[in-house]
Amino acid sequence: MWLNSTAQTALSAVLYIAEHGADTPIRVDDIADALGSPRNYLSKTLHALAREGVLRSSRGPGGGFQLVDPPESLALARVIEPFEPIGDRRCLVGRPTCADANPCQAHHRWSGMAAQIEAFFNETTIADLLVVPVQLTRTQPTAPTSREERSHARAAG
Amino acid sequence: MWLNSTAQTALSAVLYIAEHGADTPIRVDDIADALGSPRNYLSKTLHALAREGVLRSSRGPGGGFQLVDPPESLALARVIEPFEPIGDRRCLVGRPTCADANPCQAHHRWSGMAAQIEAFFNETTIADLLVVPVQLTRTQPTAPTSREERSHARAAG
DNA sequence: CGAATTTATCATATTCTCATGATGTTAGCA
DNA sequence: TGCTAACATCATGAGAATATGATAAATTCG
Repeated sequence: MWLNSTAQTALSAVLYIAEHGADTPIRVDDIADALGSPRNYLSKTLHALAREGVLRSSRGPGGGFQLVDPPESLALARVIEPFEPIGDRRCLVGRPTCADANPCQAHHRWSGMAAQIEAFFNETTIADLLVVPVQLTRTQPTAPTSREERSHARAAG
Repeated sequence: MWLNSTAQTALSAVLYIAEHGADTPIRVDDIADALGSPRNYLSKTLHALAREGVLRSSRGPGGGFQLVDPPESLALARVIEPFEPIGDRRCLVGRPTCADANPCQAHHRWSGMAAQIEAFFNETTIADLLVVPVQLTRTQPTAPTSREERSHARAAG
């Protein structure tokens, strides 16, 4: 997979918190139930995000996890990076040092793609993923989404 | 990593064979030495590529591995797919069923990027990676590479 | 045939990721 | 203080990916 399962869970959990935790902290148990992920492992994962300053945790009754920054300011990269380092992916054949000056054979073909992927994770925010997708049901002639196409329009197909 | 280590090794090995195996088969030992990968595991990996019709193996003196098709006809996807299924990567959060009609939250933002990545692996060939990169040394004012920019030009940065 | 060469495969480690269950720690509240 | 809610952490284990060493099977060539 593009993201290992821990990174996928982290991203899903942050999305869940962003959606449900506007005012109050969200408990690990609720997230675990919603995502179907193991409680303790999820706790560990969220704790790692707290260490990174992405989440804030509080214990005791009424405790749980909250976003530190608003979803608009939270790039996917910050959520994913602790579990799936994005910078390690610049070389297709895994060479530790692979740069323009000392390239592997795939470097010149791959580096552009790698840069695009990196940009996707750096520029897409949690808020971008919260936008409810336009339904195909057509039961409601919903008002035009006016402006909603931002910079990554080309990255959405 | 974008590719697991087995897929990386497979790609490197196929590149090695394409570079050195114009007329004669290449032995596993030579490839293992060149790549610094374990001999038996590499043997198993190459055998899998032989099953897929990417390589042809022959035993006994003078034996080894050869490409079945010319490098121009060998897409990276065919080399990678047996070890790192590319189609499994269309959903960023790993949902088994994630499509336009039943999207995860990230789907609309991610699907375009996923399609580009998939296209990269399907359209880039082993031959594309064999082109010796223009050296930065400038010791020789090498003749212009005339035409060498094909369709993936935008994917190389 | 018989020896040498080379891939194929099997049994077994090793390492890493992911998961589980038990227990510790902190916070709120009566 | 004592109870309960909630996160934190530890010890352990299962399973997959990766690696190793030994052996089998096929091929060439004298």
